Amino acid sequence: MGRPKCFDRIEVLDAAIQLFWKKGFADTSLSDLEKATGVNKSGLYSEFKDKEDIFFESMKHYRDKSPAIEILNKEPLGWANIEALLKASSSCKGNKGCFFANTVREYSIIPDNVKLVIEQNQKMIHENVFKNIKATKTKKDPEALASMIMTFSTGVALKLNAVKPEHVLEEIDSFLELLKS
Amino acid sequence: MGRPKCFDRIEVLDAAIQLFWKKGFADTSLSDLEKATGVNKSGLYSEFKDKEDIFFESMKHYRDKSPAIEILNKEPLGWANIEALLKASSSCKGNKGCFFANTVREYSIIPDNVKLVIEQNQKMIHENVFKNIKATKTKKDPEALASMIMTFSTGVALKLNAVKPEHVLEEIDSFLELLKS
DNA sequence: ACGGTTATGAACCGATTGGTTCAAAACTAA
DNA sequence: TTAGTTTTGAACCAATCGGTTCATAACCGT
Repeated sequence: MGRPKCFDRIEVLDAAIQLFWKKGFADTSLSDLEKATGVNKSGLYSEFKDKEDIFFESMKHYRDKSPAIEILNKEPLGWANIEALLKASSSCKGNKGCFFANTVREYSIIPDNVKLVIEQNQKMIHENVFKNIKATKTKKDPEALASMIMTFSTGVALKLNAVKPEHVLEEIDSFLELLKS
Repeated sequence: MGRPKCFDRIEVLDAAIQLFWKKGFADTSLSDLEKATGVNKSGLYSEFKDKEDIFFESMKHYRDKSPAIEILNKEPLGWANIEALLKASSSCKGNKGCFFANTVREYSIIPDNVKLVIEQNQKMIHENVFKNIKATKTKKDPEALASMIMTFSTGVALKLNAVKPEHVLEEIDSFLELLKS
């Protein structure tokens, strides 16, 4: 069966996510990837087609292990889930903001299949947010609220690149209060 | 007095802004800059120190010609100005979102002086938003509202990278309605 | 028209980019 | 032990990166 490979695909993707998250697609080099994953170029290129493919697979892996959908499906549906969602992104390991949100900045240079992953994920989260809002039986328009929450969440994610998480938490509270009022 | 230069600094900065805006700092090359500005490398390097300096000067120029402060100081102060601010960014020439907001994504790789320009500008806009909110005599906490508006505005700016402006306008209206209620 | 001055374009630089090649190493099944 | 298979690391590739050098072109005041 030949020589067994000495790296784990998932571990490589986890390391790649950290890098792309911090530096973006354009500023992450193959050499960076080698250092961060501990896998040589020939190893990476045996597992992935090219740099874009590593990026693409990283996005999918990030999406698959994202807790967002899980958070939003916790019973009972309602404001508590929305709050959990908004606060989850502001305390995500050592990372700043949200990988997807950060990547939107690079929309003009990232490959189409990556855009698709982001859009589909965004849409799915939106629908689940919507579900939770409807469950609150608020008098306001649930669709409008859901869109607003998505936009605010993006803003929070981006803000986290520059600002300490503590300050953002208060802001989330004020926002939720406004939504519920 | 020697040979006069055949390019205009301001025009060069305007062209550079477009480029950096669309592609970011890392993915904009000197060769891109040459093509977009029509100025040779030796011309660019006689006017600016290096690539970072071109980026830095572009940010300052963008800040100086931004209509945000003007919009927020129009009498009478109030919601109308906030609305104008939020809607201004979603109809900005051919560009997507806001140059500053997009650049925050690259926070981990951009030079410190550029970060400073962004932070100071953000702070200044925040203060002016605050002023306008206080003028509305709303019962809610003006400071909290101002922060929320800044975050929402960032979210809108980022969303514009991926989404058509029309859809965003409705969202701004819903958000303002919520703020005023 | 001329001498001094400045900007220009093109050639050039070493370093790094994403990507390939390939002989040798490391394993498995027989 | 050996034949066959697969991974590995290092050398290598052309292209591009940000940046420099410099002879020449283009202009000015006189």
